[in-house]
Amino acid sequence: MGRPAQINRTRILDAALAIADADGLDAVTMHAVAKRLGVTAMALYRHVEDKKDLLDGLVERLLTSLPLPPPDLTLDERLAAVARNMRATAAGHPNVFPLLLQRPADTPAALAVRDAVVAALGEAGLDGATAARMERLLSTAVLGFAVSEVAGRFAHHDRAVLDADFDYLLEALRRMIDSAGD
Amino acid sequence: MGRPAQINRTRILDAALAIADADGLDAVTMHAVAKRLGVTAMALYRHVEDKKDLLDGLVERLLTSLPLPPPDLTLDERLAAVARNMRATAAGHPNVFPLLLQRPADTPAALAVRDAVVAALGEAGLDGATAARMERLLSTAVLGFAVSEVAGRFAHHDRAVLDADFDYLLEALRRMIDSAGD
DNA sequence: ACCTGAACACCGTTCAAGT
DNA sequence: ACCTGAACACCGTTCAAGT
Repeated sequence: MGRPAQINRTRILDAALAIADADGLDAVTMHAVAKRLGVTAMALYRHVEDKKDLLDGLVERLLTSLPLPPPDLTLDERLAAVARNMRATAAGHPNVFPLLLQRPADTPAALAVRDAVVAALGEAGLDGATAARMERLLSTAVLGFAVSEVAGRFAHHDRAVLDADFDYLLEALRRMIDSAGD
Repeated sequence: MGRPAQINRTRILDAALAIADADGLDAVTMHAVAKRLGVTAMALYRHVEDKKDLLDGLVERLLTSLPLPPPDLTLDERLAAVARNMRATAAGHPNVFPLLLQRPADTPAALAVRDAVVAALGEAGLDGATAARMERLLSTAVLGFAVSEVAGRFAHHDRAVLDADFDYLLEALRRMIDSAGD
C-alpha cells in the first residue's frame, strides 16, 4: 500500500517559485526546495525527473498564470492586453522570467498563449503564415523588452521612461500588424 | 621577483569561450578552464575576480568582436549592418550570446555599440531622448530575436523562414525610426 | 509507494605553503 | 609574483534500505 504522498509536483513548483522570487534562480537547489517542504532532496526525484524538469515546470507555471484576453476585445486591445500581461508577469517573477526566452515555445501553456494571438491575427484577416510570423515577431519583441527590463539591462532608467518605451513599442507593433494585412 | 605569468585574462577568456562554444555554458567551470590552460583552478583567481567576472568577460569579448558599421553608410544601412552583425555573432557563439540580454548595457564595449547607433540616429535628425529610446527598442528587438533563435525558442522552423522573419523585423524597425523623425 | 541515509563525483572558493 | 595542495561547504544524482 504505502503511505500517502507528502509532496507532489505542484507543491514542489510552489516552493521552487517562492525561493526563486525571494532569493534568485541560483538559490533554487534541490536541497533548498526539499528543505522548504520538510523533506530530503532525494524525495523530489519521485515527482520531477531532474533539475531541468523542475525549471521547465517553473516556466510552465508562469505561462499558465498568464491571463488570456477576452475574445470580445478588438485585435489591438487583445494584443496590447497579452503584451501588458507578459510585462506584469515578468515584474512579478523577475528571476524566473528570463528563462522564457530560452526554451522552445512548444509546451502546452506556451502553445495556448501563442494560439490565442495567432487566432486574433487570423480573425483580423491575416493568412496563416503571416499570422504565425507576426506572432513570432510580436512575442520576441515583448519578451525581449520584458526580459531586458527585469534582468537589469535597462538599469539606471526611470520607470516612467520605460513605461513610455513600452507604449512606443506597442504602437510600432500595431503599425507592423496593420501593414501586414495588405 | 617571481616568475613570469603563465596565464593572463586574455588566455583565460579564450579558453572559456572555446569551452562554451564546444560544450555549453554549464561546461565552463573554473576547473575545466584551468585544465585547458594546464594550471589548477586556483591559479585563475589571480586574473579574474570570480566566476561572475569570468562570464562578464565573455560577454565583453562578444561585444568587442562585433564590427561597427563604417560611418559612410546611410542610416538604414548602418542599422541593418549592426543588426546583421548581432545575429551573426549570436550564430557564432550560441551558448554565450543569451547572456547579453541579462547584463546591464553599461560596460565599455556595450557603450561603444550603443553610441554608434545613437550617433547614427542623431545624424538622421532625431533629438537625443528619441534617439536613445529608438536605440533601446532597436537593440531589444534584435537581441530578443537573436537570442530566441540560438536558444531554440524557434526550433522546428526552417532557416529560410527565420531569415524572412528577420528581414521583416528590420523593415518594421526601419518604419519605426522613420516615423519617430516627425 | 514513498521517503531516508549514505555515498559519489563534482562545484566555487579560502588559505597557507611553496618557488 | 605566481602557482599549488589541501580543505570547506556545497551541488545534482545514484542506490540500497527502511516503513
